[in-house]
Amino acid sequence: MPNDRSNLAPSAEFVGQINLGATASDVARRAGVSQSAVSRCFTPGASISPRMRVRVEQAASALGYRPNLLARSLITRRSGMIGVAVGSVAQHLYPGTLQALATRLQASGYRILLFTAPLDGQADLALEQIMAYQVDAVVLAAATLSSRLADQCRAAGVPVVLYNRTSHGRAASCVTGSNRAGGREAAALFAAAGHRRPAFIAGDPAASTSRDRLAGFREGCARHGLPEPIVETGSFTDAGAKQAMTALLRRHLRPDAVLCAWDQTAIVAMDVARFDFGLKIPDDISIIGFDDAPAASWPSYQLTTYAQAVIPMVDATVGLLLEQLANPTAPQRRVVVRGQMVLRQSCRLPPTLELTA
Amino acid sequence: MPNDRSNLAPSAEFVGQINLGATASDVARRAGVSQSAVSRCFTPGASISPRMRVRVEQAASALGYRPNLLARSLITRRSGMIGVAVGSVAQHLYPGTLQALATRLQASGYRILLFTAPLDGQADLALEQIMAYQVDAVVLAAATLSSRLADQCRAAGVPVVLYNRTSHGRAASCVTGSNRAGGREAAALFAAAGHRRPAFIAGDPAASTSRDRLAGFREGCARHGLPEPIVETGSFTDAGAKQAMTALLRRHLRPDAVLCAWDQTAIVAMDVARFDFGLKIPDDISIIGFDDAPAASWPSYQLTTYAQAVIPMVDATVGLLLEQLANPTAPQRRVVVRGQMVLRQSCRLPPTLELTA
DNA sequence: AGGAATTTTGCATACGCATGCAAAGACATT
DNA sequence: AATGTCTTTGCATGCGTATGCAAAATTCCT
Repeated sequence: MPNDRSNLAPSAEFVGQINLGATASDVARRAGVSQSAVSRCFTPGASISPRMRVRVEQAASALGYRPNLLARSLITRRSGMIGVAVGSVAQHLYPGTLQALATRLQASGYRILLFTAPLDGQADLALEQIMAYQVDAVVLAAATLSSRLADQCRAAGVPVVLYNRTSHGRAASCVTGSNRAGGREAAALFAAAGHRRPAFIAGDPAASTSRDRLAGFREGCARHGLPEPIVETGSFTDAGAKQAMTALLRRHLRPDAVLCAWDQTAIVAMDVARFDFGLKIPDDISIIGFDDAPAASWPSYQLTTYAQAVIPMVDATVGLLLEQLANPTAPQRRVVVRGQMVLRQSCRLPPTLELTA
Repeated sequence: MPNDRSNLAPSAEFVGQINLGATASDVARRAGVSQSAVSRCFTPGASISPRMRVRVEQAASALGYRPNLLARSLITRRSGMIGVAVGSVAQHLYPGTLQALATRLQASGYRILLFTAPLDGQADLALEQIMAYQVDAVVLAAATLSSRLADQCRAAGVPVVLYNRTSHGRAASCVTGSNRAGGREAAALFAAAGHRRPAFIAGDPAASTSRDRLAGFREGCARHGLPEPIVETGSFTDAGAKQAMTALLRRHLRPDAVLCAWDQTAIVAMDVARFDFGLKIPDDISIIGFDDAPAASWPSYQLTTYAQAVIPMVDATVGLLLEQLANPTAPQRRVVVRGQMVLRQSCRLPPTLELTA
């Protein structure tokens, strides 16, 4: 309801009370200079004499003036805002990712306009909003968002970087962890430790991250002489993970080595194995996770997991972003940030620690 | 470097490639109507005939037109953006809070402009940015941000709501959990279970949340005949929590009931007690946390904790926000959302379960 | 049908700022 | 002192939109 301004405008006492928004002209009038001078004073690199500068700055601070960045954007055609779309399942965005992203983008003079993909799948609506706000670029960090969105953005000339996911086929810059390699290394570790019956608990099958991890695991199993892994699909929820692990352990030929697509799933799996089935980890069964979530290192879990290098991933994302912002014709690139297996207690250790993925 | 536009403007092929931004005038020209008509077509409640509407909409969708919300904000004086400031320690913002906030604000037609308080304490810079972007309101969700910021915002006529924290003395709307009551209930539970030596592990002493919880705990201890609790200050970090718990357990007269200011601290405390000191929980020592973080319900912890009603808190925050946006003269209000003790296994249960806080 | 009441449309302007252009000033060089 | 070079300033305009006002078109009523 933008029309309610008509209620506000006539009431003079309002204008007094809400003294929000001294304009550049106000400052100019007070300093006895032109509005352009005020603008130049706040535009880095503009031509302005030191004397003029102090004069304007005095008037400005007296009035509490601050340039209206929205109006500035209209001219410069740069809003300084980066749209960041995250999925509705925020718990799978590693804690601190958003924080790190915000910190680095702020350091580069950008702000984050946050969008969450609605649960009803009407993610396109969110994108419309993104574009309407003239964001300078977009980070798609939602595993379940259709990659069609990325195409739309790029078609509109807005740089896009996919974070922790790939788009099938389409050329769009993306940053991922070494998911395939992680899957392979897990298989190698299982094989070296003498396990014979591998299993995998997937997340959302639509998430490229989960798919890639499984693909790598399959490759690794084949390469190291393990049978094809049994695959259960635990959804993103704890309940789904519990159900999947329970199903695995109820099998006639129970798996002895379970790779989970995410640490959260692995943690649920550990608890199911220990508390529901009375198994000893890693004596009776080995479990490996992905991501090195904070809880993975807690004494109660000591989860062996393939760590994502979150900070380097964020750095790479910001790097790609800045590159494309500086040069819109820069090529789309796919960056894979190498992760690393963190050996703890949830996976049996091989006699010799020579792992080759 | 806004001047690089000069490099772009002359190159015609660019304009073709980046066909970003069909304007209302473009649509108007194509549809053979005035720009005002296009505007009215996209302004809810504006006077426009059905025939004109379809005509404009056809041209608009053909051109991929979408109103420039920044330009609109210039006129309406409403940006539709809510500044949300979070602290540098994101892990203490309960997971999902930001998500819930974003979802609800989006549903009300608002977007979140995210600000993180820099670690160097230069939070004022962040606020400058907030204001410069003409946000319609601000949510301060950072425990460590000075409440002076809130005053500044309000002085500029921007509604502010403090989330999960209070400002000492100053009149600013805020939403908190029932921290004092939680502290009191924890004391009552400890007393009823027959504990005699209470202790408290605080977080940042500057955080009102931690202070209030301790105050309530002290009240409760006094009321139920317990001695003054021993207080250790674990910082926000796991290492600090570990150190604090270790110090407590090394005491000559070891406490038998520990209340932690946050679940994360409680979880560290549990692990220290179990793994470093070989104590049995709750036989040797009872531990209670605050917030009901996801990990509190994991089988490995089963942490008894005073749950924050996060969703109601977010709802209250959005409610206050919308109220103040609709009526800038609305009074500042302090909302306390009642929490609830969740009884699990980390605290000994009293013989009879009649708890009165 | 014709005039009044109502709705719809276009024109013009303003929101707050950045920037090209030309005028004015500062300064050095001959 | 006169000329040229460089810097600083003001003027005017435009970014893309919403909206008051008046003209035009439509509807309604008798």
